[in-house]
Amino acid sequence: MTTSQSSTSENNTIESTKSPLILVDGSSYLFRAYHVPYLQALSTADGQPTGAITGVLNMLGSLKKDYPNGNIIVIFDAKGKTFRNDMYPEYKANRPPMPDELRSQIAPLHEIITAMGLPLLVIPDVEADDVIGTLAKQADEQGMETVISTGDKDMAQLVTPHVRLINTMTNVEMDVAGVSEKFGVRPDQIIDYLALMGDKVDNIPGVVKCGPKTAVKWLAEHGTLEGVIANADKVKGKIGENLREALEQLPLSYQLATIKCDVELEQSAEQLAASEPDVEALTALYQKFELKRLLADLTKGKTSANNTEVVKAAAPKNSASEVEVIAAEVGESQYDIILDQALFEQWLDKLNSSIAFAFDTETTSVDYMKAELVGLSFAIEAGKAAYVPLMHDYADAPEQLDRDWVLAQLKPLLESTEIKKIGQNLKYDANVLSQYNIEVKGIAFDTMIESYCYNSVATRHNMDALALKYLGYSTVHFEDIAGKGAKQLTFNQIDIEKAGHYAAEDADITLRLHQAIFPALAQSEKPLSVFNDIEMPLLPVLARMEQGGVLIDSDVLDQQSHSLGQRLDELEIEAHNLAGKSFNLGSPKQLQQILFEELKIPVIKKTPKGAPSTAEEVLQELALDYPLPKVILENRGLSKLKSTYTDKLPLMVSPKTGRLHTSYHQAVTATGRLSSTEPNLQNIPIRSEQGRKIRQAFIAPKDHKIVAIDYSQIELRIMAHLSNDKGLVTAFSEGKDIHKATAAEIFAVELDEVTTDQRRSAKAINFGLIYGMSAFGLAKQLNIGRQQAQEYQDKYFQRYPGVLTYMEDTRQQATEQGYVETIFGRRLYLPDINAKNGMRKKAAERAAINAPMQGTAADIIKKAMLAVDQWLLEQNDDRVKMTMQVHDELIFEIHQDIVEETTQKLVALMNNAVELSVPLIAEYGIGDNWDEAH
DNA sequence: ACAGGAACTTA
DNA sequence: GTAAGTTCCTGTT
Repeated sequence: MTTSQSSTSENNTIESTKSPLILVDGSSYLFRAYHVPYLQALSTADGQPTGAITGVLNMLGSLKKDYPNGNIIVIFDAKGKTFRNDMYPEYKANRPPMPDELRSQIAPLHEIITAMGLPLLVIPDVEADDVIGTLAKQADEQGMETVISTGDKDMAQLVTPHVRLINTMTNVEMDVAGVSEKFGVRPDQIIDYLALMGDKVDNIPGVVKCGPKTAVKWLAEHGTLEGVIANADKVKGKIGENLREALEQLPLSYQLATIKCDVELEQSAEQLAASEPDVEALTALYQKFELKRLLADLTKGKTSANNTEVVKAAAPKNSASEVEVIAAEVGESQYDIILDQALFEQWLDKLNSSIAFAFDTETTSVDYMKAELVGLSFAIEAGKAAYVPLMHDYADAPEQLDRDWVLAQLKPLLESTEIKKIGQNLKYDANVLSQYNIEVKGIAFDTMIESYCYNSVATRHNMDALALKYLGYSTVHFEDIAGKGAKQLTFNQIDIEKAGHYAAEDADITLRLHQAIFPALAQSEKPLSVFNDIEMPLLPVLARMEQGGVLIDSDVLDQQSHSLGQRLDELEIEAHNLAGKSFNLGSPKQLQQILFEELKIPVIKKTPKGAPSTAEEVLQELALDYPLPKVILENRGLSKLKSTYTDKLPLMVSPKTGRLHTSYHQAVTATGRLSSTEPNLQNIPIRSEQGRKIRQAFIAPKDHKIVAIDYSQIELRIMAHLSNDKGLVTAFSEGKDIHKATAAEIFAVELDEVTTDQRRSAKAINFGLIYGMSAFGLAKQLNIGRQQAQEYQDKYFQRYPGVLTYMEDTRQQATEQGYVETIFGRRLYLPDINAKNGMRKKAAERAAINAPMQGTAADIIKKAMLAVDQWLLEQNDDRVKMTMQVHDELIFEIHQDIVEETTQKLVALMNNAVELSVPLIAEYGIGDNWDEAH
């Protein structure tokens, strides 16, 4: 995407006095523009995609604006093979074919560029890089200033004192010093650097395991590739072997990475001057491709495609033309730091008369229970934001507005349901403000969740990552202003000027992200409804659960820690005796040494890195024949319990509330599940006897009970619904024990003749099904032969043919459209589904099978939580509280006086959360603690 | 002080 | 065979 100069970016001097030669890497532009998410949806009424065209023209427009006197030449790759393929047939062999949506935009783009009067070069048998290199070299020899606009790092080899690169995305120029800074090598070493590393994408071989760090190190030592090759025998270790193995093909890699600078061109750079645009042809083309804004610019007499319109703060509408506007760049910005009442009131008026605004809180801690408010920032339109510092208290900090007065002024605004709030991870801000007695309402757009619903796996969803991906903008990082490590400052200690810029930028960028992501999300009906109807409404529900916390009995845990400690001491002594020496039981490395080298126990399995594994399953097997593994196993299990749970949980109780407050993360998992951290309440032990005891410390308050309600077999029920397999649907409809029913089918026995062992096998098969099983995996799980496992699997599909069809359909859908979806339309993209690497492809296929089930289950319990929360709000009875969610289970605290009827009501709400073609069954338990309730 | 791997916990 | 998070150790900053 184009970016005009941001007031925040540094050393970005643009030469406008001379007439530099501007070489545009059209193919790199095209590729980038095609992958900009919010451009992908653009098309004409009859379905011709135009997003890449729009993107490239925007970038060109921006370039023209930045270099008004520049002599622009646009270069594209020609179709077909190049001389590099002759040199090396596998060159770029891994590239997937160009998608039709992209291919169909090339010819129109060429036409438009030509009509604009820009020289366009498409030279067969070489790549655009080579043409650019040739022109740049010619210009350089004549001392002409040249700027190459590209996103391709390989071009760094072309940089000289007269030739600079400009990054298509960030608009940052890179000169000789810039290359050295960015890559750690000089421009004349770039080819050596690239050859050593190789290039996965282009299929250029390099030295195995040699990445940027190693390449830079070697080149710093030996100067050139030749130098490195000459000294290859001196390099030690595995990487030295890798280097020596690569010696023969390194010259080829070098050749492939070298941009050819002597392509025969018919015209020189000077001869390729721009001509006047052919307005008539341009008008026709813009009309044909429905490029409305460009058309409007044309009639207004503008010739460029500059995109400097200010985007309104209102929720963007869902239309193609609006989306085009949303492709706005991060441009000029103006940030206010509010220290006086008059300016504050001015902003307050504007906020009060807005229909939506972005805001962000700055605090002393990422832990919402400990955080103290330090300031607030706001943005109503892109580029204009304000920071209200409240509690900066470093020496000679300026006087700030009174916190309580400011919050009193803001309270009605923040609690208004009419004025919509935009934010990044608003649950955090809501939790913090709730400590100041402000209950934020009108929470409509959380950019983190927008990005997550749009594509859960394309990026992480923190603001820095989103700004980079969706705005091509690199934000000020917290560490840049606060430092890191032990010396990190808290926000109140940071200089107000610096803090103000950072904070205001946060609000500004959040607003711009919303303007970029939401329209893209709104292009697809179902993901939008997941956002609007599930995720955003859930946000305040989770906030309430987090703030409510859960009660634990620290004394019980302390006692358990003590007895676990004693047992661990015994085990340690026993282990040392068995080993004949003292060692650290927690160190897999020391354990390997003792087990496999000193005691000469046979190696069963290796870790991915090649070391002999001491994993649980291995020790389990060894424990049959040797005493030490058994001791280690018990030690490991118990020390995990002690360090993670019984020692740690009491320390995490909030002094303010006396309860444990987790964080639920709404934008982490690929499939739509929640995750929980600090502490993770979703992996509290249950399977082992010892582990269960930890649940006894999760207690109800006085006169209350713990009620746990969980969905029974929810994923298999979803499978029944999705596949509509007759046998599976019938089994559930008749309320059968599903594992038993499966066993009866597979082993061809009557239902009441199924043995425990058969049921166990059937259960493993059912689980395998949910996980996209292979016969191999099943064999391992059941400890049977592969053949046998394959027979079970065949039998299963024979008995439940609908399931087989469903799985085949899902794989196909994933392959064709690149994503799978839940019943409610939550999408999971599978970038590896067409991977060349068979392992990755297979893994993606399993994920594709599993995601609709796991994801639908997540959707269902989220809907149940919404229904429960709404009912709780209606009851307005503080004797009932929803405290935890563990994927298919909700946990409540309920006063003993109303526990029975309330539980029945909650079970009903969960059962009726959604309508499936099989019954949805929630089962409950009631007790004084979580163990009893489960 | 931090990053990565191995191991262990859950649904 | 799916999806997560935490702790400890180890080797590198």
